[in-house]
Amino acid sequence: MSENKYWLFKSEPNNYSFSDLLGEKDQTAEWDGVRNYQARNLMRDEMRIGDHVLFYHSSTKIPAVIGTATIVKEAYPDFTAWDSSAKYFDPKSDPDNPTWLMVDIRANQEFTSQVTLQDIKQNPSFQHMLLVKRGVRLSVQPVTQQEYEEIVKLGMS
DNA sequence: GCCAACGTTGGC
DNA sequence: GCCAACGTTGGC
Repeated sequence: MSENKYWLFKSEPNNYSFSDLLGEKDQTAEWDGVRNYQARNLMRDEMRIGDHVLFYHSSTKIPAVIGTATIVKEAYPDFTAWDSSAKYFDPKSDPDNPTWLMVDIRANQEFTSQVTLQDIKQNPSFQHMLLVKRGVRLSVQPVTQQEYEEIVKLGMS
């Protein structure tokens, strides 16, 4: 039974890093702030408890996958959308019919060696990853089991 | 800081 | 429903 799916989550380490996740209680965090419909639909329709996540640092000197995490709570309303002081406040999200959702993730393992974007681009195994496709900016995106396992192998080598 | 690529908004 | 203008993403 390979029901679990595989994902890549992007985060800007200046904003939220894997270390921040490791520092959380239970090493668990709400993945709030997703304000893109395609990403939301993936969270709502596809992500399930136990799914595997590659944690990727974007918009940083060396963009790289730096660890793994697990989905521990399925999609539920992103209440930060209703907080006018929050960064991703969205006055159009109705509390009775929330526009935006989030999942919770828990840190799994921190890589002993980062798998950089450059590594990924240079490795033919990863040529089909959305991450290296031109113009794909999804902040949460699916990866295949093979891609996931290969990146973990590189990261823990 | 630049800019290509994309998503969203809003006038019509 | 079209599409120009604008904002955002994210690598470089």
